[in-house]
Formats: sequence, C-alpha cells, structure tokens
Amino acid sequence: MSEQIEERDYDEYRVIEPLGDWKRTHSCNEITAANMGEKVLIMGWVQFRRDHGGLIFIDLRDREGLTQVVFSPEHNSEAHERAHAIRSEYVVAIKGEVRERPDGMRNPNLTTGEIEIVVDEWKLLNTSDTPPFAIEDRSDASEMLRLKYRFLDLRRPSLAKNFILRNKAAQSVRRYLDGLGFLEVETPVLTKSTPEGARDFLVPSRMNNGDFYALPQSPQLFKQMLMVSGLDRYFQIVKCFRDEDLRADRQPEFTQIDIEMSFVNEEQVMGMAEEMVRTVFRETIETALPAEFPRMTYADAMRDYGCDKPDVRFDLKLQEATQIFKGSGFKVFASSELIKILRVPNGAELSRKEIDEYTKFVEIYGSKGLAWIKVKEDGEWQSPIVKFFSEEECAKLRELTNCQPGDILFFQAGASDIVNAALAALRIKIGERFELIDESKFAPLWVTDFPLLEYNPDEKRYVARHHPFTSPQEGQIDELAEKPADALARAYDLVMNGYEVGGGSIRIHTPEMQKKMFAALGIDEEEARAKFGFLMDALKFGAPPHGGIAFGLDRLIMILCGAKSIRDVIAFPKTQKATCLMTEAPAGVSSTQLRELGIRLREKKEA
RNA sequence: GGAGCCGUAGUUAAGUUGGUUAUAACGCCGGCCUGUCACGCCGGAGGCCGAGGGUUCGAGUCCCUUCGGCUCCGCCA
Repeated sequence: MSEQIEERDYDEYRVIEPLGDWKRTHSCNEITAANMGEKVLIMGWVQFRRDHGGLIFIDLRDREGLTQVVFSPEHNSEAHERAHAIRSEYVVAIKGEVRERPDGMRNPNLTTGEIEIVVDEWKLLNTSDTPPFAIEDRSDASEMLRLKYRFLDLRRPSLAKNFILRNKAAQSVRRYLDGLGFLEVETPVLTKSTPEGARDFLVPSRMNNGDFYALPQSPQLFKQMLMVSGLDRYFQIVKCFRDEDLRADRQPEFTQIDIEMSFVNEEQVMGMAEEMVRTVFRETIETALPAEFPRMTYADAMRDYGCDKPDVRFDLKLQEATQIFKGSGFKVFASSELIKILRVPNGAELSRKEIDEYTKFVEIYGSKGLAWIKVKEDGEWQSPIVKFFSEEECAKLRELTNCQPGDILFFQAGASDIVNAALAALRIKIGERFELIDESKFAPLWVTDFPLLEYNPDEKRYVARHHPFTSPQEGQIDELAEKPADALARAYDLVMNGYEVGGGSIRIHTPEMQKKMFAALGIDEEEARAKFGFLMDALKFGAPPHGGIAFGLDRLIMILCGAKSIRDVIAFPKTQKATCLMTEAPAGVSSTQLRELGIRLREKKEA
C-alpha cells in the first residue's frame, strides 16, 4: 500500500570549509536599502531555516542582529542544493548581493527588513548539534539549563544586548573619570583577610603553608593608601569577593566602580558621583536623571519607609502611632516598642484571602500578625481589632492617618526592627499589587547621616555600620565614647529604585581619630596594630583628608537594562549555592595540590 | 542555619481519588513545497516521571531521605 519513500542523507553536504581569505564586510544588522546592489560578505549563526524546496531562506544572526539570506536555484543551483543541509546554529559565511525584497515581503520588525542577500557563494564554517533550547528571546528554557549552556544563552539577543550596554556604561564611566583627572590603578587581588565585615574567600599559600591570602571584599584600604601616596584621585572597575549567601541582586564575585578623592568633603564626592551617574544614564539609555538628586537622612528614611533604601518611585509612607496607644487597654499595642501604620488608599478592595497572604508574608520578617482596618464607603470601620480601641484612640487614628472611605490601614506593632522590616516589605508588595510603581521611571535618592555604629548583640559590642575607617560627623567625638549609638557618620548611600547602588564616606585621616574609633569598636591597640598596622602607620605620615564612594556596577547595569536579576548582566554567574553550572566549579583538587599547600581534608574528596 | 515554590520526551508544560500502552505543544528526523520570516502540509522517532528507600496487589501520583534550581529570612562593615 504505502509507497517506498527514498530518504536522503545530507551529510555529504556537511563538510566544514576553512575560512581562507574571506573577510566580513558587514554585521548582520547594518545592511539596508542604501546598500542595494552591493556585493557583501556576512558571517554568523543560522537562526531559522525556511526550506520551500525551491527557495530556501535563512535568518543569519550575529551579536548585532539578523539578516535574511536567500538561496535561489536559478541564481546558483549548487549553492542552493547544498543549503538543504543547513540546520539551526550552523556557522556560515555568505557571499552575495543585496537585493530589495519584493513588495509585501518586507519585515518591519527587522532593521534589515527591507533587503535580503541573494547567495552567490557560501561556506559552511561549522556545524552544530541541535541546541538544548531555542536561541531566541521568547525561549522559556529554565535558568538551570541556560546557566549550564551559558555560551548558548549569551547568543540570545536580549542577553547579548545587556553586555553591549554594560560595555557602554563602563566606557562612559572611564571617560568621565579620566576627564576629571582620576587615575585607574590596579590593587592586589591576593591580599590580607580583614576580620570586620563580610566573610572572606581564602586562598592557601604554597610558599607559606598554613597562611592564607584573602580575596578583597573591596579595595578599601588600598585606595586609602593611594591617597596617602598623593595619587590624589583614584578609580578602578574592580572585582570584589564576599563569601556570603546569594540573592537575586547578590553574587559572591561582583564588580565595583571604586573611587577615592583627596582634599574633598562629602558634598564634592556626592556631586562628582551624581554627575557620573547622570552621564552614564545619558550616554547609555539616553535618559535624563534629575539635575539634582533628592536627599533624605537615614532617620527620615527609617521613619517614613522603614528601611534605608526606599523605592521612591511611589509615594506610600508609613506613619507612627506608638504614642496613641501608650497606656491603651489593648495590651498588645500598649506594650509595643513601635507601632506603625501603612495606609493604602482604595485598599479596602483587598479580599480576605489577599490580607491572609500578606499576613503570612510579614511573618517572614518576624511579624506575629497583621492588624488592619478597612474604611467602608459609609465611613464605618471594619476590623478585627477596633473593638479593643477606645473612642479617643479611634479619633486620634483618624486624625493621624486622614483615612478616607475605601482605604485600608495595616498595622505592625512590636520590636522596632521587625515593625520596620515588615512594613517596608509590605509597602513594596502593595506598590506592586496596586500598580503604583512606574517601571519606566528611575528614582535616584541620596541617603545621608547614617549612624556610625550599630550594636551587635551576638558579639556584645558596637560594630561599624559602614566600615571602621568612616569618619564621624563634626562634634560627634564625645558621642563616640559616651553614646555610641547616637554618633552619626560622614557616610552616604546612593539608592536607585529601592536598590543600594553606591555607598561611601569621608574617611578618618588622623591616627588620633582612628584610635578613638577602634576604641569605640572594642578593638584594643594591640589588635589594631596586628590587623591594621599599615593603616595606622600611613595615617602618621601626612594623610590628606579624603573620601570616596563605590558603586555596584552589576546592580547599576541591572537597573539600566530593566533586568530582574544581577545574573542577567554577569556573563558567567553562579547559582544560589555559589556553583557554576557550566564549569562545575567549585571542584575537588588532586592530593598533590593539597600536599603542596599543606592542607589535609577532614573527609577525602579528590578530583 | 531556616522558610516557601519547583523538578515528567531535546524543551516547556498537563497528568483527576493510587488503576490498562504516561498526554500536548514546540523542537528533532524524513517526504512534499519558489516568497517565507515562529513558513505550510504529511509521516515518524523520542520517557529509569531528578535519585534512593518505603507503604500497596499496583506509585508520576501517598510517606521518608537525598540531590539540584529559584525566591526570601538570617547573613551581606
């Protein structure tokens, strides 16, 4: 019954040819109607093949874009015949003529959509296995697979675009800083472990068994040394390493734009940094940021937003109601360290189910519950807690919040850090739920006047909030010794859309002040000498007043690209368990290597 | 250290209360096709249901353990 179909094998056409003296004339995104009739030579990867038996079309892709190529039996029958063997991701070189597409056949979605290349000659430069996922933007392969085949993932235009932008931004930064007389100086990657701050990545020493280098968390002390050296203005686009748990916006190795200046105060550093950010936004995505970035003190940020990096693209603010409930009959509130309210205009439309979800959500931050009041259209309050409030308390609440029919009030009461963390997170959640966040907007914000120190209950001592080299503000010397929690720092953070993208300070530049600082941190002279001896020495030899700032380049690029994760702007990022799915790092090493390093493993694990 | 979500053809997913031979789409292989552009039409191949153990006459489905991915808390000067 069924006819025998003669099947073909195209392998005879899959012969890889040398490049020879073929040379590209154009990228796959630059040939337009202006090139009509020209002979061109393009190379790239085959995005799609559309084989009509007669005509064969392929879309050729490179970093820049796509160009349609046509194999026509009339034009060159040998070239056409061989083209049947072309498959996705084959690497080809196309010599041909630029031809206008027939009427109605133009593709307005492509830069090159007016034209096509009719093939005179072509070379197969390499074949390809069928890729594990389609190399296109709409590909919905899992991130696990994409990370394993990162070299294929990076072929996707949306990802490639991020790295083109990243390069543009880095070059823009270099131009800007070079123009202001900054010197790009490289600092060591094999350095000394600094006990304060994040956990270090350690590198064992072969020549000094038992000793370890640490990879830098930042070049902080080196850049300060460069100021003592008189290099005056330094910058570096530099890898930094922190052995801490990962997040969507945190990788164990990341890139900082690290900057330090001599003979400046905080205004000058902030002014310089602000203009740098404006320049980058202008030169990369042609976006004008405000001529002056808004500023907010740390205290105000905590009061109004419950966090030190508020997303000010939308306007909801927290309100404090602790005083209203002092001595209240409602014991839970009366005994609370802090009571804060998030008023959501038109929030009464939230369902019971949604409120339950929010209740669960704030539990993540240690909250024990989420009290709420819905203001009904008739002004009546609907709430599980209002029955515990006195008339006076209700009146004060009305006055404080100015709540209107249709609103909902969310309450958090308890320890202040939990109240703030829970409501700050809920505020973002609500902003998303009610679409209050304009995703096309960029909202830079300086946060200033940070506390110098914060108490660490685990270590039972004060630790530096920024780092131990940050200068206290004028006239705060006594606070430093007597009321350490009240001392303010000459520190500033640049926040963008709720992300901390930069942070810096004016540094301590006299040995006396540095000693006071170490004393406040409970670091005695001997310990200070052992850990920071070279800094203490350097400050004695005419250190100029200096300060600086460091930007998280990855975060900045993430925001510029509108990416949801820092991984989308890092070429070879690590997974949440800090492994690389492509190289399978980290991995065991040979016993010989370990022996040389003088290291013995508790459990045997060798490569 | 902790919480939540997830893991089924190459890929993305569906799979009811535990019940014959585990679905679909895309991709892949082959045939036809001269204006497609996510081409179209026809045919075909493709599975240790992440891994291990248990309950059961019977497990993709229930239980335990474990590995991996993501989001978050802690942590990240």
